[in-house]
Amino acid sequence: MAKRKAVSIKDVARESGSSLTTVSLVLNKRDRRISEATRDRVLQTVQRLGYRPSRLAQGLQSQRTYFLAILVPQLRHAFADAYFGEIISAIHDHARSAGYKVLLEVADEDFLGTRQHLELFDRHFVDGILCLGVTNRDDYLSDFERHDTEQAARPRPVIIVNNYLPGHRFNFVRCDYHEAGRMACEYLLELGHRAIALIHGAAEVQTTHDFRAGIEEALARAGLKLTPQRIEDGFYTEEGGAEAAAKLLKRDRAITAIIAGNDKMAIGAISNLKESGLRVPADVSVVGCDDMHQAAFCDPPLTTIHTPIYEMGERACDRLLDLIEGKVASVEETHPVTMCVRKSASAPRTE
Amino acid sequence: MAKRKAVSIKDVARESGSSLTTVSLVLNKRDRRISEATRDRVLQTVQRLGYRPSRLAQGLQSQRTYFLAILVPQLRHAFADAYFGEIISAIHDHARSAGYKVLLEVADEDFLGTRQHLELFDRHFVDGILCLGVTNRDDYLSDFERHDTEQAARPRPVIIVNNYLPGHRFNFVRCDYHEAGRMACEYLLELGHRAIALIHGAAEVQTTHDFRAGIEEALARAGLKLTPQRIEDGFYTEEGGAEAAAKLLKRDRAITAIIAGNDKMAIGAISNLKESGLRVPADVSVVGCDDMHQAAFCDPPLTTIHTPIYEMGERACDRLLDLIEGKVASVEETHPVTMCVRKSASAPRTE
DNA sequence: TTCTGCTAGTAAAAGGTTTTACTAGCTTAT
DNA sequence: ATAAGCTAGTAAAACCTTTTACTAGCAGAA
Repeated sequence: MAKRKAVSIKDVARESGSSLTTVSLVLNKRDRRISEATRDRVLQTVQRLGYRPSRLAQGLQSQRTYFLAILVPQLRHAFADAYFGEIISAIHDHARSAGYKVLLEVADEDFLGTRQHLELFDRHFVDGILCLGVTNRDDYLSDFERHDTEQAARPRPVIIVNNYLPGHRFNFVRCDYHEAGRMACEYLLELGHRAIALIHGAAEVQTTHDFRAGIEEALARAGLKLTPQRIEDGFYTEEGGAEAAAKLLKRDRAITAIIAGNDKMAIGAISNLKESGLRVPADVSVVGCDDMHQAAFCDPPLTTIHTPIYEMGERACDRLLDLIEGKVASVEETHPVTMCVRKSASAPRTE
Repeated sequence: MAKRKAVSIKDVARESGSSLTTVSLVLNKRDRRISEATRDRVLQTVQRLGYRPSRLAQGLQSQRTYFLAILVPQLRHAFADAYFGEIISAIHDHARSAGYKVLLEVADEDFLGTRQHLELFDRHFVDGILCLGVTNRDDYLSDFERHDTEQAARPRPVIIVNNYLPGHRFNFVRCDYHEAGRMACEYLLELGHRAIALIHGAAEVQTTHDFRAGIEEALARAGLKLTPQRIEDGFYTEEGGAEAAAKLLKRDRAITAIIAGNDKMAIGAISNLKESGLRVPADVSVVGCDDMHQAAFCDPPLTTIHTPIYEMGERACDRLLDLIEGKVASVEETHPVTMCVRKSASAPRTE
C-alpha cells in the first residue's frame, strides 16, 4: 500500500558501490575517466533498479527545459482546425526528433491578460515559442520584438509561423501569399475570366493583404481592377465564405469567378452557390488557397494554391531551435507556393 | 551583452531584508504567521524585481508537474483531424482552468518502442495521461491497467477518452456507440428503408463493434439482418468511405441507405455516390456519426448522430484530475448520444 | 629521492523552491 | 518568580541532478 519513492541517482550510487558523481558521469557518456569495470557495474545497477533521471532536476541544473510552446489563436475550439492541425503536427514531429516536447497554449484574453506568454519563459516552462495565426492586433508580440542594440536580459526565442508583421523586427517563417494571389488570378485570367471577385480572410491578418495585392497585380497587368463591390470578407470560415459568396453574386451577377483566401471559405462559397442553383464551375469558377486535405474531397474537387503548410511548421521549428541554441540571431524566411489544378475552375460561361 | 541571470527567491530575500523562508511563506499564502509590514515589504520587492518562481524547482520539491499529456494515435498528420482536434481543444480548455499545462504526444512506433509512455511518468514529465483513438492493438496500455489487489509503486493516472477495451481494467470516459448505431438504424427504418448497409471504421477499435451491434439490434427487431455483403471497412477516412460506398453498391444495387461509422466516411461515401451519378438522398440515404462541424456544410448537409465529443474531452480531463489527486480510484463512464437530422437521409426511392 | 603527470574516482557546490523544526522575545497564568 | 504559550521569524533539510575542483595512488622522469 505504501507509495514507494521513485529511485534516484543516489540509490544507484549506493547499490553499485560508487559515488553519485560516477553514476552521473557514466550516464552522460563523459565516462572516458571511468574504468570499464565500474561503468558496467553502474549500468547494470541502473538497469536493475530501473533508474530514470528526473527531468525536473536536470532542467533545474541545466536551466533548459527542452519544451517548446505552440501558441494558437482563440478560435471556435482552436485545435479542431485543419490548417492549424497540420502545422501543429509538423512542429510536433520535428520537435520530437530533436529531443523536445511540445506544449499547447491558446492565446486568449485570459492567457494574455495574465501575461502567460512571458511566464512561459520566466517560470521556466519552455525554451521557445512558436506563434500560429498571428494578427496585427496581437500586441503581446511586441514583448518578443528583437532589439539588436542590446541583448535582452534572458533571450526569449520566438518565431511567427506562416505569417509576419511588416514594420516590426519579428522572427518569421512563411510562404509567399502575394505570389499565391497572383498565381490564382493569372490562372483564372488564362481561362478567360474577366469578372473576378475575392473573398478574403480576416483583415487583421497580414497575409490577407499580400494575397489581395497579388491578385490586384495580376489584374492590373490584364488592364483590370478589383472594385470594392467585388470584395467581401469571409473571416476564414465556411460560414463566412458562404455568406460572402451570396453577397457578391447578389450585388453583381456578372461575376464568373471567385478567389477565396483559404479553402474553407472556398468550400463555404461553393456550398452557397450550389444552394442558389448555380453550377460550379460551369456558372461560377472557384479557386481556394492552402490545399488542405479536404480540398480533394469536396464536390467539385477544389482547384487551389498549394501552400506548403507542413513544411512551414517543420522549418519554423527547426529555425526556432537554432535561435535557442544561439546559432542564429534572427530568422526571416519566405517560401514559394504552387498551383494545384482540380475541377472547381473552368472557362467562364458564355452568355 | 552579458546574459543576466533570472531573479530567484534568494534575491527577493536579500533585497527585502528577510529570510528566504519568509518570502516563500508570503507567496504561498501560508502567511498567517507573518506580520503585515513584512508581507508588504516582501510583496513590493517581488513586484520590483519581477520575481517569478521557477516551476522546475517547484516541481522538484512538490514531486508534481502540473502537466498532462495527450496521447494521440499515429495518423496522417495526426493533429489535422477534426475529431481529435475537438477533444484536444476540450482537454486543453479544462486543464488550463484547473492550472495544468498540456503536452502533445503521438503514440507511434518510435514513441512506444522507447517506452516513452512510461518515461512520461517516471522522468517526471507529467502527472497524468489522456489516451485518444485507442485500439485493441495498443498493447502499451496494459502498462496502465489497474491492479486493485496491490497499489502500484507510484500510481500512473491514465484515462482512455471516448473508447474502452472490454475485459480490461482501464479507466475510461466514452459515449454510447451501441446506442448511436441503434438510433441511426431505427431512424432509417422509420423512413421506410429495408436495404441498409454499413461502412464501419477500423475493426481494431472497440466502438466500431458497439456501433455495429447497435445497428444489428435495430435490424433484428425489424426482422432484418446485416449480411456480410452489406458491410465494408472505411478505415475512418474520406477515401475509405468513398471506396467502401463504391464496393457496396457494385455488389448490391438494391441498397437504399448507408450508415457510416463517422462523418468523414459518410462524406467520402456521398462524394463517391454523386460521382457515380446517384443522388443523395433521393437514390441513396446516408447517415454519419459524430456530428463534426463540417457535417453541416457538405452537400447535402449530413444527417448524423451527435456524439458529445467536446464534453467527453472535458469530462475525461476532469476525472483524470480526480485520479491524480487521489479523489477516486477508478473511472468508467458512458454518456448518451442524440440524433441530428439534416438532409442526407429521406424515404427510400420507389422502384 | 623527489617532482610531474596521469588514472580513476569522489566531495561539494550549485541550481530554486517548500517545509520542518527550531528560536528569540514577549505575554499570560499560577 | 517561573513555567507555559504565543508571535514572528529563520536555519537547514529535502527534492535530484550536473559539474567543478579536488585527491589518492601510482608510473615515469630527472
